[in-house]
Amino acid sequence: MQLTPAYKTIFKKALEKSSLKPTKQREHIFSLILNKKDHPTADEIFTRSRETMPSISLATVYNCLETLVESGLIRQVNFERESTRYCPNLKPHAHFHCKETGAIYDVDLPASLFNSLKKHLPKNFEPEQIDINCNGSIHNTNNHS
Amino acid sequence: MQLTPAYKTIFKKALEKSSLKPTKQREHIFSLILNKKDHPTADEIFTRSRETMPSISLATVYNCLETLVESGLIRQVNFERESTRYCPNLKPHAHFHCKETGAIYDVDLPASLFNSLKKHLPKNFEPEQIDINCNGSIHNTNNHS
DNA sequence: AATTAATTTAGAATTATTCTAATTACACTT
DNA sequence: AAGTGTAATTAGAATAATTCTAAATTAATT
Repeated sequence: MQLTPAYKTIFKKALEKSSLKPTKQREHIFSLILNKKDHPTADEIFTRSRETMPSISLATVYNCLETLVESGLIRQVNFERESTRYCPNLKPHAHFHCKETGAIYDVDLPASLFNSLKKHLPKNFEPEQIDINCNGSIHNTNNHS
Repeated sequence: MQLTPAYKTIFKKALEKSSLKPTKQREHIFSLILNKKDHPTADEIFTRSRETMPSISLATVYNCLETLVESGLIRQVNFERESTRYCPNLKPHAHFHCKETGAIYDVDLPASLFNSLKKHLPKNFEPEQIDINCNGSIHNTNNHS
């Protein structure tokens, strides 16, 4: 639950750009999301945080997640009206939600796909964020029974 | 608030395929969504429904919306954790959410874009539904002041 | 050390949605 | 036409994720 020096710099710079402070709690939550890339919910992050920072509150977790999203360090992922999940992957990618297990997978996509998408928007539409979310199931191709 | 004969047939067929009944309430809500394509929330649909069907309940609105989605007659649209909105446009398209006004716009996209997206998924991923949601603002290009 | 502003905290409040149990509507049989 | 069974509707309670509020803590600055 420690940030590498490289990430620590990224973390501080991103927060300071918006004149926010790199607090213990914010760093703790950021490192937790970075180190276990499984798209946790706020509540899961709360539970995990308390293992090493027992005094943290749920409101703080929500507050920290909001500031991390605002600073561009993590992204929110929403499927239907399920709890919001958080994702440290900042590369262009889509999310695939398995309706059987509920797991969420990152699917890297070429930037060109996002660019061609943008070309279809009316010229006065300025997208700030583009989310591509797939819902479906995952076959087991290993099974030759 | 009446379905055209063509839509009435589509409506009945879609429900009967899942052995669901084409009830007054379901038809009323479907026609309401079809005739005013502005991505209303369940609560907005509830308010509008009561103008011509004062006895309808909010629970029924939620139930009907669920069956209409299940039958493939309408789609759900979710932005962040805002209320779910409903969309009668079944063509391949994206949604653009204006963060200033909150309005949602349909943006038609070529099927080829969805196909190329599918090609990037691992071969054992079977998407059932693909949502493309953009968040941003809309410039006023008319303004030469 | 005192002052200030930002952050964290606990718990209450909110809100969209779902659940529950009772009632109603409708198709099918007698 | 009355009775039966199943699905749909209804009102209101319950749920759950998130936000809000106000007090306490922290950190930086004078």
